[in-house]
Amino acid sequence: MSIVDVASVLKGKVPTGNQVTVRGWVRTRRDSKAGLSFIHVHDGSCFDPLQVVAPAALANYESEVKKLTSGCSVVARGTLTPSQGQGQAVELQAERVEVVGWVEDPETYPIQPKKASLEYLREVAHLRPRTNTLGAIARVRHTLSQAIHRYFHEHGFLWVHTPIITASDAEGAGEMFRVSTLDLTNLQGRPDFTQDFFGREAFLTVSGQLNVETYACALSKVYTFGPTFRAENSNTSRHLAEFWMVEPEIAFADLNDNADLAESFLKYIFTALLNERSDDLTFLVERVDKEAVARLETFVTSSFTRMSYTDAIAALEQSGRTFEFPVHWGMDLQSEHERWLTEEHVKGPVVVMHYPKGIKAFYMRVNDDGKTVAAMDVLAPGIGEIIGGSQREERLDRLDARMQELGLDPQHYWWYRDLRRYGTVPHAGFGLGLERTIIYATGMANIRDVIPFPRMPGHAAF
RNA sequence: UCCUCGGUAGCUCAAUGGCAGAGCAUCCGGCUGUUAACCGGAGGGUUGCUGGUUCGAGUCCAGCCCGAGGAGCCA
Repeated sequence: MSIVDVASVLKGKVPTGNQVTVRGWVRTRRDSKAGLSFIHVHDGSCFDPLQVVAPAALANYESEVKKLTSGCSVVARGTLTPSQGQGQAVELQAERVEVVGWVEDPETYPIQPKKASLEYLREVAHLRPRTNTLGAIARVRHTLSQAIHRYFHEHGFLWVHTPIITASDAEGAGEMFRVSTLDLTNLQGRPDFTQDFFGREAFLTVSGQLNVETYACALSKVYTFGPTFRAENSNTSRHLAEFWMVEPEIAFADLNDNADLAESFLKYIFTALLNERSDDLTFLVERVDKEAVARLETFVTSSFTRMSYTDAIAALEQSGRTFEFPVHWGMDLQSEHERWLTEEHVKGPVVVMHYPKGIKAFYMRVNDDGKTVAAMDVLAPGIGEIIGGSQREERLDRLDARMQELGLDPQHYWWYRDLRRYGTVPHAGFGLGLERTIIYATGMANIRDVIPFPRMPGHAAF
């Protein structure tokens, strides 16, 4: 009597005729007066549930089986047989159905087998993974995460665990959450951070990049993949205060190598998703976004469009469009501009490269023209920036000049500067937002529905 | 943070300033190797909160709370 998961059964890995036990949660129950009930049992191992056929002869049929409602947990034991009905190849002819946990008030059970809004489901985030949509998203998220690690591992990258807590006080990537053990409820005057846990101000990381550069400048090909925190007061369908970011960093590489890596990497993880999660993608195409699979298939078979920022500005100027924010060289691209580029001009993802240095971070390598830096953004239709990256400034004099221009204190970056003093090397990298990648792959509209427990301004319940 | 829209049964949604409703869910009954089954019946409401206008407010007004879309910031 082996315990099996639903995925193994439905994939045909378990021969019919076998005695098996499945464990999971009831989706629906339908009774037949012929003397049996059909119970759809779901265990999360795949999209589809397994149909358990419970005959009236079961000892607890009247007392328990006929009282099962959506959400009850059960252990069903029986014989796997070819299905006598339409709609599924195999089913479990139950010889025993044990109710492990009842739903205490079926009428108010928050997850009912019917259409519920995603907004409502956010209010019951502890139960929403039991739904088709959030279950599918969880499996997609897992598959993409595994593919990310697999890609890097297969390509000789080392996974570096950069710190979550950082004392770098001006990484320039956004507002930071403070980490402190000072007694905030009894503060007298200004806090004395020399008395704080780390003896100085400390924060949650907004990027592992600066740290991971140190390992790239020793181990050549590295990446980080972990949680990232931004205390921005941004309230949109594309922003979270806590999200997961992938940041590869490669030595002896320039911006083109970086863009090549981004393209190869994204194609790999999307191919893996298409190959490994077709059940969930089929559902998402039916219920969330008709274009999701076609978009992924196009993505993995076509080349990225690459254009310089200067050419992008020229295209926008010649578009004949009137934008709310007028287009001129030197400006940062606004959402409306990114939308036009990706959704109308290119009709797909586009890599915009070599931005004006005035709108980019201090560590990006200054180009020979003195006006632009070797930065790149991968823009995707409907989402905007999915990847932001650059070739790093490896020349100490240029780096110092940039920090001075931006009013940064080089002493705060002494270890970052050391990389340029000792065996400096051209290197590059980028950051990919995991949740934005999931949005692109699935067509989900709101980033809060592709992470289990979203954190955003005013919201950290669960 | 700014702009716009919204909040009615467990869920999804109706209701010209005039008796607060439907579908699904739940419970009861019927029917069927059923497929988010189907048919009949029943229960289920502080219309987000507070105040105001009115003979009368789910509906109009003000403030607040919550949600969504867009913008900014970014991944």
